[in-house]
Amino acid sequence: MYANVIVEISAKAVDKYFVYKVPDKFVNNIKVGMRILVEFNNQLLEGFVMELLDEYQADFDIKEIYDLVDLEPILNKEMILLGKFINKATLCSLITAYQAMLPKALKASHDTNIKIKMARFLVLNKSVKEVSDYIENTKYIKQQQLLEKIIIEDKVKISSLNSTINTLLKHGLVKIIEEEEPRYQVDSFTSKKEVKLNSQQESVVNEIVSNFSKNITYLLYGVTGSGKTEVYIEVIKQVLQLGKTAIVLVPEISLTPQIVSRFVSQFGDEIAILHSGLSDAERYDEYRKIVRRQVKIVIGARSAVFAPLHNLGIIVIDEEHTSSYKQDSSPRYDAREIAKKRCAYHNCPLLLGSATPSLESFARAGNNVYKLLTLTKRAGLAMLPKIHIVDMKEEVKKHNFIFSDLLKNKILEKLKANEQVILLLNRRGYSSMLTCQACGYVSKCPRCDISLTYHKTSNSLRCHYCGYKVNKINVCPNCGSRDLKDYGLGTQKLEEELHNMYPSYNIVRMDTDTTYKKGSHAKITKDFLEHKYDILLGTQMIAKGLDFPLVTLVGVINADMSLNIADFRSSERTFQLLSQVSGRAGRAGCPGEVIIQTYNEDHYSIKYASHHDYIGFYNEEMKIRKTLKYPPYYFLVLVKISCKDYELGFKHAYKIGNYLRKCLDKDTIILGPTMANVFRINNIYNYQCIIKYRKDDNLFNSLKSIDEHYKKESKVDIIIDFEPTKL
DNA sequence: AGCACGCCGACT
DNA sequence: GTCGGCGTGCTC
Repeated sequence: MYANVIVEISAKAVDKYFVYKVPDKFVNNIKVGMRILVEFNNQLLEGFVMELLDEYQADFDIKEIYDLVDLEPILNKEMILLGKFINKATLCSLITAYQAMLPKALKASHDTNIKIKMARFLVLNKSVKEVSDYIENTKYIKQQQLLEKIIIEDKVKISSLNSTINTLLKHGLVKIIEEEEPRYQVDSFTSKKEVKLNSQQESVVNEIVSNFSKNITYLLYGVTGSGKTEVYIEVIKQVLQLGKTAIVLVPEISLTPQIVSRFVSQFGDEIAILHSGLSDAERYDEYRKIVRRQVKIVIGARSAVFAPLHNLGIIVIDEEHTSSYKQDSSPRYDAREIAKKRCAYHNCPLLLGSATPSLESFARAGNNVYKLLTLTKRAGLAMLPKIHIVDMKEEVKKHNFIFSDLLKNKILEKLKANEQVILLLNRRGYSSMLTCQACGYVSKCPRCDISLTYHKTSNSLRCHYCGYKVNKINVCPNCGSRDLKDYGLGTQKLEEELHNMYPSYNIVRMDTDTTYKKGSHAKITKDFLEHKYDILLGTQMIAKGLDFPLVTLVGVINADMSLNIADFRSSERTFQLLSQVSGRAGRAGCPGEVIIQTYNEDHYSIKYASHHDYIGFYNEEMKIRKTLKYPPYYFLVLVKISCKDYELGFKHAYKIGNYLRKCLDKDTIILGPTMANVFRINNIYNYQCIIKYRKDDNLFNSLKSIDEHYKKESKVDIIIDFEPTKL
């Protein structure tokens, strides 16, 4: 018997099957999807068994499989198929596809060793009657207590032996068993509350439930606060009643205890949770709950879409428009597309939900590719917040650079009323660089074409692309001036400013600097919820999925930052962000207010966001996308060419551009090659071609042959990204 | 990826 | 003379 094997190395050159002989001792146990250990080019490596063959003729020496790593396959049939699909659809190597589907502990990798945590438990070794008799007759209280505890709880965890336990063991009354113990416990601090659905929610639920055995993709468009989560919960309840299982995807950032606990309080320990805050070992434990079929629901970020649940009944993707559902490193898959594939496999519905659907999805709903479901009523008595737009051009004339008069006054008003305030600093595409006031010198990364970012906490200048770091300079290397300023507005600076303005109030900051430690995001959220702070100040991460009942004012300091990025999605992102923060104000009875400070008060994405008008925004943005030939009217492919050598990269970029022009249809648009946005990163030069197409039968094969060709070309690297999130 | 093989510089 | 630098090629 022989086996086709892929090895753990994710290099283009070894992205193929290698044949190994299966020694007789393994013939009965080896299965497709198992990890095995093989000798490969003088190394011991792990790999996956992809196929088993009875015979194989070779003109080279075939080595034997060294050992089996697993007792059971860790890739099931569906996963094997899914991996092949990802490999084909994203042009990644097969091994990369499979590794992406597994937790670290189960990836084929010879140097990870994450063990299952075992704990020892005492259980009864004799009948309850016999043990009860013993309890009656013994005079030792400790023994009585322990035995009673075991009778009630079935098993009692022990850490070490003591005389009490030893005596009971000697009498044969109890025995020790070893059992797997999960390392991660979700605290379900909220109690299960019965949700009463309004008529809209009910009809949405009914629509989905009556089509449980059809592979339909739904788009649930529901304004903020209209109760999408209740719909998810109700639908999943019904899925479980049919004996089926469910996956819920949420953006990583909103995987906070608040959201999770809503599900936990409803479904208890039938849930596994997969988020980035877990250690590899904890994640492995959660994963094993799924494999052992101990849980029926999986909640997690992007990669949870691969959770190997059996008999899947639905996949829910919350905040469907979130760009992080697309992975921006290999394999460049989109969780929404994977979900579609899995739902088709299981013949079940896919439910996409958002208050601000991506244009792609809403357009598909308009073409009846997706089925549109709508929620228009805000649940409870919550009112839509009143939105003020402040023209900062006018404020600057009054020397208000950060806070407008209106914002200052409103903050004070709310603080005095003992209410809470959220301030959002829109930092997308923003960097605070060090600039010389005398000569205009800007500190640049020596390895990349980008300016260095000033980090106050470490008093250093850092490059976000290659990681280069130097201590802050105090003298301009160009002209010797000491007048260096860090331009722009950082959250730290804003925090200082706020402390000066409102010294008697508590202010907390939430950004990547204050939340890099595990659990700190959750802690800040919790503290703010408990009103330990009056003002929460932060970046986009505060905008998602949090309910703070006491917040009555949301201020957006610089709404236009994200408009200034050269990306065709920047208007869409700005609209989504503003809509989302607006939803944070005034949810539970108290009417909220939102102040948006901007230099582009006439911009349509700000205008429509302030009127809570998604449809208006959608129609306007669609017109632009149509004229400029962008999605959803056209599909996109980004081909990146990178090379250490400037000239060689240039040559190959042109070669690729010409090849594409030669192979692709007349109607397909090929832009470039051009220099990438950041041309030089870590001393590597980056070129790119952008392909826009509607339908092109030659596209896929042409890209595939480019990919194949450059597997052999070691000096030039190419990346092919279908539907890139940023250009 | 990472190991072997190979071909050139500066050292006990 | 040889130790070691890293460029190239191959891996069942």
